[in-house]
Amino acid sequence: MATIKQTAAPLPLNKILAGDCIAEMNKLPEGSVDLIFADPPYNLQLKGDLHRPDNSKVDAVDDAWDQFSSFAAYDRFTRDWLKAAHRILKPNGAIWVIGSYHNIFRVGASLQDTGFWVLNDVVWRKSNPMPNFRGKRLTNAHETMIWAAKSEAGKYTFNYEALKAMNDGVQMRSDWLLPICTGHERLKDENGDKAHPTQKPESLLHRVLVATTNPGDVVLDPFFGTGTTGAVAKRLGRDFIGIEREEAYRKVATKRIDSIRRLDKDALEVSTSKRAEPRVPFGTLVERGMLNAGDKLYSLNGRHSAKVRADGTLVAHDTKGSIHQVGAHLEGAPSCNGWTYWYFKRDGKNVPIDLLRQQIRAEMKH
Amino acid sequence: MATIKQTAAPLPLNKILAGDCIAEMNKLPEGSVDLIFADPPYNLQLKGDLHRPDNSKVDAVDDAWDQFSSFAAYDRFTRDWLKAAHRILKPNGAIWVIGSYHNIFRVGASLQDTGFWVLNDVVWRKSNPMPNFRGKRLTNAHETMIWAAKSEAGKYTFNYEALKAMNDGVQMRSDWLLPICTGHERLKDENGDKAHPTQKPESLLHRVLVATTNPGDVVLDPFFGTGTTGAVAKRLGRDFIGIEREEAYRKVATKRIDSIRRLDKDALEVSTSKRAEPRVPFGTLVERGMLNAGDKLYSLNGRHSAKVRADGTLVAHDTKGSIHQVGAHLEGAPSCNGWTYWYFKRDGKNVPIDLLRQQIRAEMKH
DNA sequence: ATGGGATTTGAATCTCAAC
DNA sequence: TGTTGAGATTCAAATCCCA
Repeated sequence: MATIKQTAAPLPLNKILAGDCIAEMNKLPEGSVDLIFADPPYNLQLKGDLHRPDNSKVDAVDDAWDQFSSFAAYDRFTRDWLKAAHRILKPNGAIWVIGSYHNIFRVGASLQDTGFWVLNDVVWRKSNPMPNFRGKRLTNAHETMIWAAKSEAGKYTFNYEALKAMNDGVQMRSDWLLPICTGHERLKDENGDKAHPTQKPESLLHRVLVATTNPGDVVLDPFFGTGTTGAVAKRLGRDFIGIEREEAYRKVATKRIDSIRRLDKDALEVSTSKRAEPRVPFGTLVERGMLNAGDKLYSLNGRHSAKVRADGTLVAHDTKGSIHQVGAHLEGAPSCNGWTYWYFKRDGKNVPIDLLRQQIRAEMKH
Repeated sequence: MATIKQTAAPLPLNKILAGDCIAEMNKLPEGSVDLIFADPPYNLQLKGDLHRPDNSKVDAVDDAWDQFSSFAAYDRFTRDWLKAAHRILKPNGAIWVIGSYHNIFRVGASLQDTGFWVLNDVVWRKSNPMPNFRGKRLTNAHETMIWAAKSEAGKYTFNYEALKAMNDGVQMRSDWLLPICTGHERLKDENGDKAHPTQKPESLLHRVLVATTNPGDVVLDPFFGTGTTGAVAKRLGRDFIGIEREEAYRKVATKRIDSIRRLDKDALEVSTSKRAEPRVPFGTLVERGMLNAGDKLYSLNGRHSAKVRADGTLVAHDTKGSIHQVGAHLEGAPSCNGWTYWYFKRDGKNVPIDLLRQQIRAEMKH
């Protein structure tokens, strides 16, 4: 076991450390980091080339850093970096690790063996995954993230209300639907090729950091790559520490993060407070007479209708409750944003009830 | 290691075996089962329902300080039953295991260590999960299933077209949205309480069995519970073997399965891929005079043409060979499906040569 | 500028029977 | 056991191209 150097130096905040993540983490003081986000190598075991049905070749992940000789070798690597990560976390700190079926079971078991306490596994559902071209398996349409506290006793950070607000007022679930990283967000090298084979979308890190850190927290990423964690941390007013072995990735990440603007304090408060916009109860519309008890509302798809009641709830033929609850029930869906689901008739036309909410919000700004 | 009894007795099909799953699996002949579906216990507190293969009881460990040895005991249990499961699977057999973040990482790692080859991890997204009442974590809205072949070389069953058909014509993804088991489907005991704490919905097993078995296959469930696997297997014309220790569960399952009706043969037929269709050599079309030597074929994109030769090969201006080879050469592609690439003229219109193959296949069915 | 159609691309353990 | 060759196989989104 390597000796761990303890330094009295201040944390290297908002810097990218060059080197092996285990060695670099071991240089940092014990209990100094609030959150770790880690996107370790997945240990893919690809055999030959893969072509699409149109005969184009898939640009596979064939980088040396993703190669391990065996599961045992991968497990050793995993346990070593997790142990180093565990040491530098504050007692109330937490970790996120992302992976696929190739590695996530080994990572999860090692996490538990290292003493981490799993809080949730979160499924990143890709809205636009790569299909299965040969029709031999299911489309690999998700990746798994594990969220774990440093220990069972850790009082981890969880901004429940912020996430609920981000989710139209209902509890955030463990499955998150987000697109993969493409377009302008996807960093390119000087040849116009992708700068990194597995760049994660900023939206994913945004949700992770809003959920489990506060402004001013220190977020460390031991597999920094092109710096998505650093970019989002900076924008959200968190401090970051990146560790990356490859100079090419460090270079791209540095340039990327330099161009990010830190959100000002107001914006940060808004993004983490209950709602970006002031909450308007549906009942307010009834109180104000914009809608009246007994009025009929119609669903977006025209298949359902409901009647407004005096207390701001709805009643349909076999159910009653909030605009969201009734919509969800009628659609057989887990949740429903009633504001965009329900319409009322005005001059024979369908008008979304959200229009009335917008009128109220506009008034509130005066 | 316990000695494995080999019996010449026929498989105990469509029966529920009473006893420990490891002991019972060890009584079955090697390589005799097509699919295993397993919903193992995951109470890491080991409150008395974990047993070693020799039926000795694993010491209950619930002290927080001994959490690691508890994981170790669970790993032993997992490896033992997975090893027994591996032995009884046919070479082309496969396994499904379902779990949550409490146990699925350990199960997944043990699967890989046992020699199983992971094909997909599948997320069961619950449309109606239990909310997180205390607002301290994300709503635990999914469970994870791992689908794995007996070995990397195994030619596992996957009814790609059937699943695609079930999914409105686009290939099935790795995230499945299904409601939890409630209502009439949820079995009750004589007191009206739920008969089993974790009864799985039949819809989940339906999709699993349609996807990865064929009618007549043998499906084994080592943690049978109230027999969802058996009920769906029977309805879908598969044979099942259940193993269950608890008499109360066996009783409920027996009654349940007795009341299930097997679907008739027509209802069991699913869409199949072209791969399953009989092979028709291109030369057959020439032999039969559907095309003649000297006829001209035109490419899909209209850029190329070739002449049919008497032996069922094609010749273009600088190449000759099979319909596939010539197509690939002309397109500069690594491969080409000649059946969909080449067209011939009939009454001035372009007709794909695949139409002729379909005629021959239709005749072959008579 | 705008819109419609063609092209490109993404963490992938991606064929199989016959010889 | 390995090699050969027939032939089966893709979805959502961003971008590019051209009218």
